[in-house]
This record gives sequence, C-alpha cells and structure tokens, in this order.
Amino acid sequence: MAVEMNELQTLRHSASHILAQAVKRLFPEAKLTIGPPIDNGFYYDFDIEKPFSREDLDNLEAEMKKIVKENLKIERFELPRDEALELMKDEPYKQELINDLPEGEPISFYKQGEFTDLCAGPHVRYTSKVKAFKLLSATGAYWRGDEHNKMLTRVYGTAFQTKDELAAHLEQLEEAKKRDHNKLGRELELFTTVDAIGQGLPILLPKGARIIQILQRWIEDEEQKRGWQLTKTPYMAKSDLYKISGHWDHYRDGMFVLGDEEKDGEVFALRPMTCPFQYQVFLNRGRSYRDLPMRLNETSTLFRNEASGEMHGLIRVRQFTISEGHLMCTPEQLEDEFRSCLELTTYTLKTLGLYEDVSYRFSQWDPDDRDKYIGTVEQWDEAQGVMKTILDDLGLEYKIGIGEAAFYGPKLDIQIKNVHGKEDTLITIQIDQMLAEKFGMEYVDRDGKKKNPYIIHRTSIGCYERTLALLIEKYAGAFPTWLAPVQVRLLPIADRHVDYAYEIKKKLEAAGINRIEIDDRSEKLGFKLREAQLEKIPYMIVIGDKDIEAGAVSVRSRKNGDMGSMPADEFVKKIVEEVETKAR
RNA sequence: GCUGGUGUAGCUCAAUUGGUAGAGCAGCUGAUUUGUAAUCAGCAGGUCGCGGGUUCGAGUCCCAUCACCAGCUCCA
Repeated sequence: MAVEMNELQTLRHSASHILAQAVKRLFPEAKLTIGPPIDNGFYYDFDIEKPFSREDLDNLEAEMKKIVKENLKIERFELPRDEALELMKDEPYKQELINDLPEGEPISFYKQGEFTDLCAGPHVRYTSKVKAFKLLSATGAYWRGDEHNKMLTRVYGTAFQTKDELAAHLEQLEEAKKRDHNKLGRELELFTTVDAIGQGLPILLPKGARIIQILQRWIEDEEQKRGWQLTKTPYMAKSDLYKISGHWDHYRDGMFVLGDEEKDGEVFALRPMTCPFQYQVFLNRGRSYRDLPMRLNETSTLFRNEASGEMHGLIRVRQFTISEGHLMCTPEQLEDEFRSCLELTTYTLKTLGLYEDVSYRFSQWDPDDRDKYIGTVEQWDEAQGVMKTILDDLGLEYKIGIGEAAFYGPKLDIQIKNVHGKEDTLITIQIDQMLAEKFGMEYVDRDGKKKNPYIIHRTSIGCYERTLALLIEKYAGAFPTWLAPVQVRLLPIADRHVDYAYEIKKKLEAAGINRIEIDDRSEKLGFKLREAQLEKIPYMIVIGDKDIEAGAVSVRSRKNGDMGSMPADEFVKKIVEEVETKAR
C-alpha cells in the first residue's frame, strides 16, 4: 500500500533512495534500514561500522550527483514473502521489516540501476528528477526509535524541486541560527552557563532576570484577578510524600534525591512537580462543596534530573520556575473551569505574541505500557473521556499523542516549535482524578457524602525559562517595549546636555518607564554596546542644544527609524501607552 | 544515557610537518564635547576547558574527564 505523499515528499523520498544507493556504492558493507521524507527534507538510517564524517557526506553527495546524471529508471515490483526475504538476504533490517508486514499486504520494491530497496513508495520515475539536494548532517539514531536497540547512523538531507528553492531553504537555516535563543540569549547577556555549576543550570544575567521578573509580576497579578490564590510551598520533602503521590515509583529517575536510603533514616528529594505540596493546602482542613472550585497557584521552582544529553539552552534545564496551579472542583464544575484555564493560556499567548505559533495535543496514556502509569483502565477511560468531551465541546483542533500523558492523567499540551523546527510543550493543562484519592482529598457534598474532587493541573505561561527562550527567538531579541530589558537609551551629545538627559530619565521613571540607559561620558557611565545589543533597544533619544531649548527629544525608534523631534511629554505619553497596552 | 562534533583573551577568530601564543572588537587610562545606534591614542589582558601521559620540547599527538553544539531516546 503506497503511503500518501505530495510531490515534494515523493521527490525527497527518492532523494533518500539515491543517498542509499550512493552509500551502497561507497560503503558496500553498510546495512540499509529506513529512509522517509520528513518536514524539511529526508533522512536515511544505515548500520555501519564507523559513522560518516563530513568528508564522507561530501563524497556521498558527489556520488549522488553521478546517480542523478545516470538518469536511472525507478521501477516498482512486488514479490511473495519468501522471494522477498531471499532478495534481501544480506539486509537483516529489511528482513525484519518484511517479517513484520501483515499477511496479505503486498511486498513492494523499488529498483534503480543496480540498487533495489524494500519500499512502499511512491517515487519519481527517473533519478534525474532529483536535481536540487544537499546532505546536512550525520548523527546517531536508534533502530526503530528504541534506545534498547542498536544505534544507527542517520544522514539528514534536504531536496527541492529547484536549485533556487534549495538555496532559499539553506539561507533560511542560516537565518534561523541567528535567532537561536541559545546563541542570541548569550550575546544579549540574558543568560550564561558556567562549567563549575553544571549542565542544565543556567545563570540568568540581570537583563534576562529582569524580563522574567516582568513576566512573573504580570502573570501573578493576572491570575489573582481571575480568582487564583497564591501559595508558597517547600522546595523539598521527605520521601514519604513522594511515596503517596506515586513519584517515588514512577518518577524516581527524574528526581534529585538527597541522602542515602540505606544509611539515613530519612531521605529528602527536591520537588520535580508542585502537585503533592499544593494539595496540602486543600488538606489543611475539612472541605465542603462550598469551597470549590479552589484555585491555587504558585510560582514554583522545580528540579528534574534530566539525562545528561537532554539539556538545551533555556529550553530544557534541570532547575526551572513555572507558574503552576492546581484547581480542585466538582464534576459539574470541571468543564467550565477547564475552559477558563484554557482562556487564561489564550490570553497569555496572545499578549506574548505566541498564539499563532502554537498547536494543541491531546496527550493520552499508552495502554500497552502500564508500568508508566497509575490507575485502572476504567479510570483512564473515564478521565480521557471527560477530557475528550470538553475538548470537542470547545471545538479545539488537536492531534492525539499516545503515550504522552502524565503518569497520573491525560493532558492538553500546547506545543510550540523552536527556530529549528523542534517541537516542545510550552503549556499544559491536565485532568487528574487519581491523586485526590491517593492523598485522601475529599469534600462534603450537598448530599452530605464525602467525595474526591477532580483536579486540574495547569500552567498559565509555562516555565519562565522556556517561555523566555521562545520569546527571544520570536522577536530575534528585539523584545516589545513592555518586555525589553532596556527600553530607552539616552545619548547626550555633549556634557552640557547631560543634566537634561537625567531630567528626561526622571520624567520617564515617574511615568513607570524605568529601564533606561544614559550614555554619560562625563561621569564615565557611557559604554559601548555590541551592535547585536544596540539594535534591539526600542528607542534611542539624542539630546542636544535644540532639544533643550524646545523641551523636546529627538527620537529614533527601532521600528520606525528616525521619528524627528517631539515634545518630551509627548514621547513619555507615547511610550507609556505602548507599555500599558503591551503593544508588539 | 547513546552517536558525532567542538573547546585558544569577555566576544569573534589566527598560530607551518610538535619548537618562545597573535589580531579585531569589548575592557582600562588619557585625549576629544561632537546631531542620530562603532572618535583617537596608549595600556593591560591567556597554567590554550580541567587532569594525566608520550617527548629534549605539547595549543598541536595519546588517554581520561567536564562543558557546549547537532541528532536520537526522554520530557515543561
């Protein structure tokens, strides 16, 4: 059965076969596995003794060009299972794939010149169709995506209909690198890392910390307005707590455990999630249905012992701070409360300018991987059923992620792609009907009976580090004025203009605009900034005799260029409005 | 954790086959007082990621380790 593919995907698929053919010519001992088209190109995985170097890739690319020039016809044929296995007798991975094909499924091959590959197709008809391609990298990848399997060598490449499109794509990859938060964030002095502190533990420098402070104050106030109560709970707890929650059994590898269980009577662990701590607020006294919904929020620092190869800039770290809330409610309240959690995320995403960049994923459990989860099949069916009803009522477009659920319940994950196209979860809203039972959380209902509340786990803005990373990439470091770590830079032309610059600074500060730099050479406060930093500042104000005479400022904006001279008060009014409306 | 790559001054990069570590920008000091986001001069700055080894001699070769990058796996 041929897989659905558009023209470009078909072209890329054929490019991957040409790559495989080139590999077989130059490295005959290489074993073939699979080579599909992907979002921006294609890859092919090979089992080979020594991974390909960049030089190998260049040689392979040259060989591919030859194959294209040879203009080989690409022909499809089918074989019965025994003949298929015989044809692929030197290709163990292909044999495995053949054996996995269900009975009755046709076993198809594609042949081009001396090269034949087991493949469902489709393909272009001649190798000469694949004119514009490039091999990008060689990395490791597990056979069938399973870390217990052998690591293969994966070659990534891309292909386009025309050379111009290819060139444009490669150019775009270069541009993306310039926006990469991990590079730009360091250049702009938002964060840094230090060998002696360790992996996944970034230092937020003053400018980066300031942005996070602005975000945090904004979101805490917003949550309060929407009925969320702030809590502050401990950063660690005895193992007892995690044994109740199930973390000890299901999340142990992800935790930093302090002390030795064998030697010490008590063992502590840093918290990887806020849930079990915040539940204690609910448990503080007996609860009635009148207490519900109870919306608790915390700006919560979490610690997760991620595997060493996982850390990445500010996107994946071992210590992070998240706006994490837990909402206890009755079954009747669940849908409305879920909706309001979603509305809050829509509001934050729209304000930040990320709304149009996200997609939704309904993350469900994997019934075949029971060890990963607590609860019964019935409980999961119920929780996922409730969530599906809510999502469908909301008319939300989502894809389904099997095996992406939390160990205690299904999630609505709000996904976003970074500048390299890699997807991560920015925000999550989860429905949990299991932990309340484990923790003995109950409320007395109207009918006098004790019941377990539903719990919604949710974040409003995600974790500050990751959100900052995506904002850096979204704006290429040129943050909207309300977020910019430097909003205005004042540049007095001569010493006699310095006093006036400080007057302007005072005026701005009185109006709440307080991220200001003055280039004051007489006081030796002036400093040069790298170009990369300068062009990110929203406003530069040049001050000279004419301005002082007129009580004006000469404004140059990042967005609109030279805006000429305007009364100082007018500029203050303008920038205040821009900040208050959080204009982008 | 796995595969591969990288690590020289705050940043960006140099350093023949192993033979005394260089430059620009940033920094400091001084001069300049200027109309639209790099004014001029001088000075200083490095146990070449850290630790071993080979060698008369290591930034260059070998081993180990840490960190960073890409990808896989895993996840907010």
